[in-house]
Amino acid sequence: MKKYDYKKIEKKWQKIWEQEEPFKAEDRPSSRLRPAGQSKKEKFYCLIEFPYPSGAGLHVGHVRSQAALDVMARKARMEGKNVLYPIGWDAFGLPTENYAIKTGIHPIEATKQNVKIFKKQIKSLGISFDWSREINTTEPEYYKWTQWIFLQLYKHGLAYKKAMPINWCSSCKIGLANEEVVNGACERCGTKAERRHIKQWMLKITDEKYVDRLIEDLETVDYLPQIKTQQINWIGRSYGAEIKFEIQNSKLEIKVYTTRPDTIFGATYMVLAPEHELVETITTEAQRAAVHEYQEQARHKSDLERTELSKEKTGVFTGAYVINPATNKPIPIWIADYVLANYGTGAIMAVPAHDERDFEFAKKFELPIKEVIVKKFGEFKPEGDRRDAVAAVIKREDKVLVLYNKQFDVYRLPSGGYEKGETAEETIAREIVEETGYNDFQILDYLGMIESNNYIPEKKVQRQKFHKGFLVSLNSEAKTKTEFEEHEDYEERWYTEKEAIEKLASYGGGEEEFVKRTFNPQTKCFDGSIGTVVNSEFLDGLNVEEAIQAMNKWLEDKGIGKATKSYKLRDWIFSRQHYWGEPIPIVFCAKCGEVPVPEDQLPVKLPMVKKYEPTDTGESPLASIDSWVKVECPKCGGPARRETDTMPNWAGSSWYFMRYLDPKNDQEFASQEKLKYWLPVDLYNGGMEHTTLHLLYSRFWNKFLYDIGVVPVSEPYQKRVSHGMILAPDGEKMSKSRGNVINPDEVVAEYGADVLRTYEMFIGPYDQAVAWDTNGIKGVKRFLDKVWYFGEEVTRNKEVGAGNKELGTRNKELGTGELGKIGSELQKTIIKVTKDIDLMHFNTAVSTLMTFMNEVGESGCNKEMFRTFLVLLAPFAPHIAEEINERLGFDKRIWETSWPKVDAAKILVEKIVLPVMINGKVREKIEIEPDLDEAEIKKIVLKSDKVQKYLDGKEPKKIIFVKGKMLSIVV
RNA sequence: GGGCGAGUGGCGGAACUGGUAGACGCGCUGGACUUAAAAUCCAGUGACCUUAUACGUCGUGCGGGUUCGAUUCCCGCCUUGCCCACCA
Repeated sequence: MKKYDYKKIEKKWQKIWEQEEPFKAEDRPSSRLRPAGQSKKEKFYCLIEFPYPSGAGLHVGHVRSQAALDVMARKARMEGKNVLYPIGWDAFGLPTENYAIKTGIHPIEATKQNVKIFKKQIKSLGISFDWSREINTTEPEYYKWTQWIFLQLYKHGLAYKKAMPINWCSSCKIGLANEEVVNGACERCGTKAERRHIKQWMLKITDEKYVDRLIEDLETVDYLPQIKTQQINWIGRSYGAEIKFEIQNSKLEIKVYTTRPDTIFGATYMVLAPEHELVETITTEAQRAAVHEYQEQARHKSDLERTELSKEKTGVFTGAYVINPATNKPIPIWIADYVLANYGTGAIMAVPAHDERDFEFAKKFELPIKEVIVKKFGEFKPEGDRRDAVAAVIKREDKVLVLYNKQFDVYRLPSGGYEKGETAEETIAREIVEETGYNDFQILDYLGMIESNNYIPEKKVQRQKFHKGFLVSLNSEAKTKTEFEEHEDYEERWYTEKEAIEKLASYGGGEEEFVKRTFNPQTKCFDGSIGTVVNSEFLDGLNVEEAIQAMNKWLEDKGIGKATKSYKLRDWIFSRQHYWGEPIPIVFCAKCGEVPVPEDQLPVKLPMVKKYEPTDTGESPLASIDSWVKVECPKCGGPARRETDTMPNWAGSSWYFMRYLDPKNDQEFASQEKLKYWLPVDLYNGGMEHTTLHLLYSRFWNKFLYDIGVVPVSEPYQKRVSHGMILAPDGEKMSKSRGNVINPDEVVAEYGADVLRTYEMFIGPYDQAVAWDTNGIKGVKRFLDKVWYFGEEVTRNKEVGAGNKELGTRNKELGTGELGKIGSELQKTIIKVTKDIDLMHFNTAVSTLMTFMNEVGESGCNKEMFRTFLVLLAPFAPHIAEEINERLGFDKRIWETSWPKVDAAKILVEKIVLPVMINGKVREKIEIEPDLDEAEIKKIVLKSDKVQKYLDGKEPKKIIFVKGKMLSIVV
């Protein structure tokens, strides 16, 4: 018997695929391929994120997603779809530029080499890409259109230049991208990153025309739910109001953004971000030095430090005041770095009574705290030492367990008598107030169950009915049940409920601690409808919801504010001071200002340079090439200079999926006809880490192109899925420095591409992170060896199943034919594999194929059936499947074969083993004919000795029969 | 602190809509073949009880609930992963 020589076989088929190009997508399916009278082929555009051709070569993670979509693509083709599965190179980027700086090899050259390596590696895997559509973002024919799209954005006012704070390394003299800042320091030299303001190109992704649609249109697409929520959270829309505050003794005003305009009467001071533009103007002479010092400190803090030091609030008084428009009273203006310059308006009205951060700040700087929201029942005034207070009350039937504890926490149960429209929480609160007059407490937690053995040491009554209850804290120290339980020294005592309530009622109070106690950092009184407005004139008595409405109306009527929205999403910084990126097609003319390069002069090609290091000024290396920078102004012909910034690598990847449709077109980025046929992408796979950047950016570009009428769909990707990471065998991320990288080339060399592909599909759930298992791959190798082995047998004997012990076929009598047991198993395998691939449950699809092979080992099978199996296997292991198919003597290639259809008639209806449950436990398994009806089955079951034994002469109370599943008897 | 997930044998993981938990693979144990090893093939493999079988008991992070029946549904808790994080 010939050994399975995967090296030879895989090379052979890869060559055939290269020559015959069976995976080429048809732009318009030819009528030749269409059976007469049938509609044209359905298109299926499946896409992986095109790789960045790094020097490190292909990663096993690349293989996972490429192989997965290859399975989808190959199956879809066999189902008669016109499949587009393209590949290209996202080749602009920093690593290549750094490599060029180090070695002097031109990025174009380095990219070429890397692409060559990647291509060879990918081809060795036998992925069914349509190589005729290969693209590369660094080729002028490609980036011409990236620049063209930029110009359209510019013309529509969505690209603008603005001074932005960037991370700056004073040693390398270069602006750092966020990804180049590691722990607040420059990735290369370790110097602490500083903030610097540099004029940058920005794309207006937050434009009102787009930002809401980026949220709302998610409803029209089929993305994994986590992807949708992550995008929504990233955009971070909130509804609030913008309110103008007039500066005392001045005509200037400061706008603040708040989500809680209803708390304006509680705004006792204002805080500006240190970078706020009005700080300089309003600061009084007396405060100027202190303010400057604070600003200077803030400037040198990296984002990281600013958040790290967040425990302790810092800030400085400016000496100025604004008038609170609601109270007409002056309130001081402070600056503090807990207010961010680039969110909202960079200024807040501080309401210390109801915002944790404001509260902290007010405490530290002794600013007034004015409460404007109270909880309906809360006005407790505690006094004295309450160390011996009741900690918990647990009700069981008519008894109440009272726990004593230092912390004054209480378990409280509703005693019934809900009032109309009341929540359970409100009922508890009302009851406590009514019954005890004890009204400073907070309900920490709703408890489904409050009684358990933990609280009943005697364990006298274990299986009681349990009550629902609430954890009520009479003191804010314990905020959760766990904290409560962890308190030492609580005593337990049993009381009647009445006694317990009396006990509670015996604690009095004073007024002093009022504000501190009513402020609840946990709920902040900010969660909607919890409180009632007080101390707020015309808002008094309203609940939060109503107060917001009323306040918004009042603001608008008075003309001092309006309801508005705010977003966490910021505009997209689109400039990079690097060489290896698309030049931004703008020139600066002394006379005409910013002038876009005329479209017919595109592409603006990257000039050849010798040095790639950034310049001392922080400009792109392009700035030092006079011959390239100096141009004539396209408008007036006068002297002008080119923009020397380049685009980030998100640019080329924002639209590449369209270029695949028409990669050679030099008139348009893609023809309308082709765009209309192929878009949207039906299935798009990519890493979760791209959810908030690449995926959002490209949706934005697509929407823009849709709006200007050059793209036919408003959402580019119909379905988005994500693969989990492949971790090293040690469970850590694979990295060069750890030395735990698995190289796909080595796996291919040792086991073959089919084994690698199938193993990666089998390794675990596709969307989950899994660790590479060097042993696990052996199992897949054994499986494919077995397939080969049986394939050889079938070739020789036409049928496996001669009772050959060596082959493992023993049960000849089971029948090797289509209508026998194995035929039935094959049908079940078709059903399961088809469904699993559709759901991208590749691991269970492979296990089903394995099970079938085991079954063939038991029962044997004939040639036709073996071929059907090969078709099911082919998406995973295409080379071996084609080879065996050819050896079996079939003329048709597997890729020319239709995906198998299920023939339900061939599924054997076997005897069913019916489990019989008695009192919830499986006690007997009875073999029955499948077509028996319920009454007959019951009769048979009750006759069984075992069942009789369990019945023990008693009559069954109840018999539940679930057809085809089980029979359950209750005695 | 916020958002989204996840917890099942020695390990990776299966399990439809609540219906025999542990498919498939790894590993391990025993056997066959071999001078031997590797490879391959056969058998076994959740824990406990038992000489063994049978009977039985326990078992899907923990504590409860609903149900004839819960990995699945409900309540609470714990642990853990990822992303975001002073967002007013």
